[in-house]
Amino acid sequence: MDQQPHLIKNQADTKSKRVEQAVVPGSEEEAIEVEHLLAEPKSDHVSVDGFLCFDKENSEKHLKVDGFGYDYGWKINCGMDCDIQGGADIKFEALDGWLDEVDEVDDIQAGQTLSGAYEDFLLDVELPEKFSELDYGCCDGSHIGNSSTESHSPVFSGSSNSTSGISESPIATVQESDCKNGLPGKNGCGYEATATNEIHPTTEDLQNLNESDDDEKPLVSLILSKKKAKVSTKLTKGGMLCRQMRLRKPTVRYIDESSRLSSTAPRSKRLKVQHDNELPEVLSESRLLRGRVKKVVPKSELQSDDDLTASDYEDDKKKTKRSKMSSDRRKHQRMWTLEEVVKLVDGISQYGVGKWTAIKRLLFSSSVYRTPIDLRDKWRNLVRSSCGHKRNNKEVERNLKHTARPLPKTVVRRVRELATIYPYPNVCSPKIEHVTPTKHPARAKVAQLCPRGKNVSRKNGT
DNA sequence: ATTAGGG
DNA sequence: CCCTAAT
Repeated sequence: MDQQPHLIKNQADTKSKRVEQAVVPGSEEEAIEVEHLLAEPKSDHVSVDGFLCFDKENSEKHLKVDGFGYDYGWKINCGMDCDIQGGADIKFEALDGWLDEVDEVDDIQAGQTLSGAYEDFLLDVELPEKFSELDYGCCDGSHIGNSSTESHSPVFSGSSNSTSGISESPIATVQESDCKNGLPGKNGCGYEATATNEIHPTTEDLQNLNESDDDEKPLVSLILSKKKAKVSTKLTKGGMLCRQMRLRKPTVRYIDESSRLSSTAPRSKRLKVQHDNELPEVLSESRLLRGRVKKVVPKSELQSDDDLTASDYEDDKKKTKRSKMSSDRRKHQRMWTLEEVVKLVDGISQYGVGKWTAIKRLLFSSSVYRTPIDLRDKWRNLVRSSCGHKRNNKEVERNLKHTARPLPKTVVRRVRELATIYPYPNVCSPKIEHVTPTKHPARAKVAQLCPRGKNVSRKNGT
């Protein structure tokens, strides 16, 4: 089989999928960034951004989808990054292609939406609170998706035909039969990959997929079809998952948002329409979704606040003190873990300062509450602190120590370096030793990744 | 929609 | 962390 990565792009004409980028066969982990699984306008697909990661070594598949926590059998990923728009069933045809080929197709579970489904089965997963950071290592930094476009599609106008409005069925059943039997993709689509092989569908493949699907969509193995979806629980080595179906029980954030939105005028294009039901609205931008509700938070809507909060805060856990968060500002103070910081620094070193969204999407897509601006803020603070005190202010350190992160020197060093390279305006630049304004080794490296650096020559007062 | 800047 | 202005 050929070993070339296939880049699948914008198969918009194909019905319902649009895969922006596929990545490298041959690497230990293959990851495929599925930029946009476009929703079929007529149908009930949802537009999703996410990553499909396939760890060949461990035969683990991760589907990291912003806004959803999907479990494809091996690990559950709660990349609740919230980019859901509209919502409904999920139909990962494109993904199926890949996933199917890899052994245990049978075990692949239908994913569940965090936001809850809509008409038929309202699948709602309450994420375990233990979701610290299930390692998305395979995704992180392994590859870079040029996700410059964000053409989220407004999905799901509720025109689905089979809308029975089974809004009460707690559990949906996945049509496993489909995945097994009706897998045309296996041969017909030319997928030849196995668990250990590279999987690189071509555009043609996708199209084939499409067409097959067009009629009877046999190859859609894990469609959260509105009809039935069986959801079984499968544990994986790495990820424990506890899935609990509930009837449409959005997380706090969701609730917040929905309530807010419901009460106030829809401020955006989303909120398409859900259905006659209440349909928890899902916002797309993390900012919004993060539930940074400006002012009013109708508490009345907050049902099981506890549960939701718990799951919502996922790895937050103890770090967040919600007791005091009733304060006007800073509703959620979320401590930055060292890992996060490292990741951030890493990302910055890769993409450069200012590419916050990129970094967020690529490295923090699983951290719900880290918005691009948060990253920026954090960076700013990092730079400040890094340049401010090096190691002299023991007092300060001590002070912070018992309550905060020590922040290893290595990290600080990196921060300083980066800060030198990318002087953050308005922040005291760390001792700029002899920084060569034009060419800098590290900078050059970044340059290719991040062609335009507006950050540096920003304040060019002539 | 993103980012910078300021609070 | 939040908000706003600028782009």
